[in-house]
Amino acid sequence: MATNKQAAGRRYWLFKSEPEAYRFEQFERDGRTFWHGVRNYEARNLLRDAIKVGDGVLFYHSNAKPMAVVGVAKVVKAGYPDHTAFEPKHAYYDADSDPSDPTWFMVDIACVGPMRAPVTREAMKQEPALADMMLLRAGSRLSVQPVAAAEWRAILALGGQKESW
DNA sequence: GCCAACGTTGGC
DNA sequence: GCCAACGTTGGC
Repeated sequence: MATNKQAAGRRYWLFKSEPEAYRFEQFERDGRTFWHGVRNYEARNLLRDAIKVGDGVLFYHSNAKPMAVVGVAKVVKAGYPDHTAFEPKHAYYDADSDPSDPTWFMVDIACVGPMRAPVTREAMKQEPALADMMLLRAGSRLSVQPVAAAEWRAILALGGQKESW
């Protein structure tokens, strides 16, 4: 059904960040960032293969008080090698990642804006439309994960945001 | 601070 | 290639 005026194929994602490592307020000041340091193969595959320019990103604070989706971003550069893996002094250095055949990838995202009200994990657990959301499943640790279109809409609604930007 | 889930490592 | 040990994530 082509009733949605949004570009076909646009997808949605959720990126986790611990506020102590990189919080949304800093991202707002930066305006744009490269989402580096992901060292998990499943997440890597998404960054390298699936996440495209124009996709929507929910910015989630994990290990935080409160845990919440705090803002929205959009993808402005699709997957390319994570150069921090090549820098020996970098915390995310990986000696096994060969620059001619990189192991790790990243994307660039630009800040769209904060949620009018953060959408807390508690609130998400109360929302029937999010009952199957990956984030809320026990043991779910993936730091870059897909979000269904209906989940995206539900979360933006909870956050007092319009669907478009 | 605890600990379940789960990914990774390394001995065999 | 199996799998036990280990380390990390991240909610509680």
